[in-house]
Amino acid sequence: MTRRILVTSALPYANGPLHLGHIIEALQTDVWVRFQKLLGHEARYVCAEDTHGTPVMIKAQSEGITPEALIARVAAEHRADYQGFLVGHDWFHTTHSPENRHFTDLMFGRLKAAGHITQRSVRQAYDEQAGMFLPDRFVRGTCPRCKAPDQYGDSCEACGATYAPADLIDPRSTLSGSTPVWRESEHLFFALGRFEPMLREWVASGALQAPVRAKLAEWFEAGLQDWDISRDAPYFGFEIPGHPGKYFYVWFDAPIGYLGSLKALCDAQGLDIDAFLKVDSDIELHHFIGKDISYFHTLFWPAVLHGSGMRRPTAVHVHGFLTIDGQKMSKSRGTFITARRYLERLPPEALRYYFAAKLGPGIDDIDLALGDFTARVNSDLVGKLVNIASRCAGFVAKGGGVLASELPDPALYGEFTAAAPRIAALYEQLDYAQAMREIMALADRANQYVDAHKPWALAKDPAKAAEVLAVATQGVNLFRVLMLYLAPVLPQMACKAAAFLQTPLARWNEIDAPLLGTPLAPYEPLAQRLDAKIVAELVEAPLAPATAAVKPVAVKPAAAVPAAAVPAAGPGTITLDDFTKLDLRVAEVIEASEVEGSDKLLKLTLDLGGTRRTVFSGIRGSYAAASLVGRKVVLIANLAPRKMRFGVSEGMVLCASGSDDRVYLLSADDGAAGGMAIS
RNA sequence: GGAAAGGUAGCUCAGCUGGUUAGAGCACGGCACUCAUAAUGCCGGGGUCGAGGGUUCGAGUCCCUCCCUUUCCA
Repeated sequence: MTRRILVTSALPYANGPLHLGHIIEALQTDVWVRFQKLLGHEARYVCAEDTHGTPVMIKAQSEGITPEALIARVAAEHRADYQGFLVGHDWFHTTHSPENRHFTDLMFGRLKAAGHITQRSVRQAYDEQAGMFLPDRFVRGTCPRCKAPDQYGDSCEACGATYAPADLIDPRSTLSGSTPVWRESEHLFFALGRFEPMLREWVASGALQAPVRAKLAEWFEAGLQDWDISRDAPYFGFEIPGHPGKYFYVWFDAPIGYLGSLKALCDAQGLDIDAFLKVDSDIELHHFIGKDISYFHTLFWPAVLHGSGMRRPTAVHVHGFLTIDGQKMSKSRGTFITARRYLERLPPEALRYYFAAKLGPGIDDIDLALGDFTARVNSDLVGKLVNIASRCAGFVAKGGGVLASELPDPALYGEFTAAAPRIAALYEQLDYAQAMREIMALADRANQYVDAHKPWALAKDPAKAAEVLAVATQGVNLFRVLMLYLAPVLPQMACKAAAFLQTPLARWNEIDAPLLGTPLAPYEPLAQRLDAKIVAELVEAPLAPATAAVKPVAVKPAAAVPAAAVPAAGPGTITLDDFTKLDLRVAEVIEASEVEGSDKLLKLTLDLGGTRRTVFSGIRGSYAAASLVGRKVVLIANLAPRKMRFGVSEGMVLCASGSDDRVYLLSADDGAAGGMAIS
């Protein structure tokens, strides 16, 4: 029976670039959708740009452009990144669209008509200078409990306390720096509590993973509160019909954006959207999300759908967060890898495979361990999988380029195809990690087969040419099965493999019959090995010691030796290897300026023979900015970039220093040019 | 503060409802092979399964306490 399935992943927000955390979700979703399509099901994957809200409005203001211009630009970047990772959205829309407005108004109207919308006054922080109400995150101040300074208005990162912005000691607006005042304003609320029985029944229907159900139980226990769905002007979003000056809260119209995107898809393809949305729809609706937005997707969203007379989600699949080498990925910690940064350096399928190899059905966090990533991809994809085709192709070519007319070991082939239901079940239940393990175990078996039959030895005897071709044919067929199993994860490689095999890899049951007596195209490498050095470049800036956050960059050369190698007592002896870890370069100073707010730092723009670097250097006490332009200084070019209050410093300029307060810049002699290596 | 998940070989992880000498991949050592992108195959070293109690004929697997990590809290 053909299933009809609508799938979504969370909408990326239009105020910043995609990072690998977005990508892991998109990949989990994309693999599932591709798998469903491979089975022959009618699956559609829609997503959209999440465009509304204060952060977008503020960011656009700060860039001096309209919100529309901002979201158009960011959406284009997001699309390019998704495409770069081979994420096959059937439709990618935007929440700032007529379709989304249609559904937002429609659903609000129905909720209101059914009496699910209430109205009451709310006291909220107001920035008189900026002329607007402030979201909690835009108010900062001292934590009322632990007295930690500079905390967000909703919770304290230091002690974990949660509170209201009004509880903060010495609150300040992050927009203007002024002290907010407290003003009353009428807000609209969605009466979530009324839906508790419906939600309990929905949760019991098996739409959620066990840990998520447990979380829901906790929320039910705490009691469901009304949800504030309105915001005051100025706000970038949809004005609420019948409530001038009030706008829908971004989180109200964001999930509705799924439907807006679906509508655009249906309009384009002539589909009947009601078939998807009617209460008794037999089309499945699957949402893929991160655990941070569970509340919106497991409570508000089903309730809003139900209250609007629409169907509820079939399932909400929650995944964990991504960590990098065990560390939380975040800008402030410097372990932030953007999708773009990855794509500029490495092939998308390497990460697709690695994430698949680590994604299970649970909500545990997924670690991208860079060393493991390199080893795993090189070993599994190149050493095992691709190797099978690579080592057999030559024998087929020499034997005439056409596969043998029968398999020498049909039982082994049968063993491979017999794994199909098991692997399908694993894909279906999102246990990609187990699926990858099973597939790689089969790849081992295929290599063992080739090894046991030694076609290279047989080939020495011209009389055994048929035997050689038979073994190679077996190997190619085993490879074909594996490649089909991996097609949801590695669509590009599957495509190249199909070209090699001269037959499509488009249907799950295509492998029922082996490929016999047909020609092969010349073999071309299907995947390249990863270079550990390039992989290491993914990490932008390792965590600097917290106490050094606002200290100027150190200028003592000795401190530049890799920290781990230096005991507190002193540098000690290092090996040549240690030294060669340093990438020292001649760099020409192009611009130099004083850093406002710092009495020690100069901001230097350096030329390295075509590429530019920005470095903050603590030499203001010894050098005037203007005197530096044109000098050729010595730069540690591979020092991890470091975030400072004033920007990111991408290296360190070497200086000598003694007992006086001065530092003395090192320079290269005349004739040296920016970018030259120093050794 | 409340809650959840996790702590298993150097690294990344499997180990279902408790049951023979705890597994895989990578890394490491040895051997073989040379068709293949220094790829492959075979053999091997390596773990008191976070700590301490308890239940049981028997616990990595159940219970309690503690330690550590991570996450969630509209």
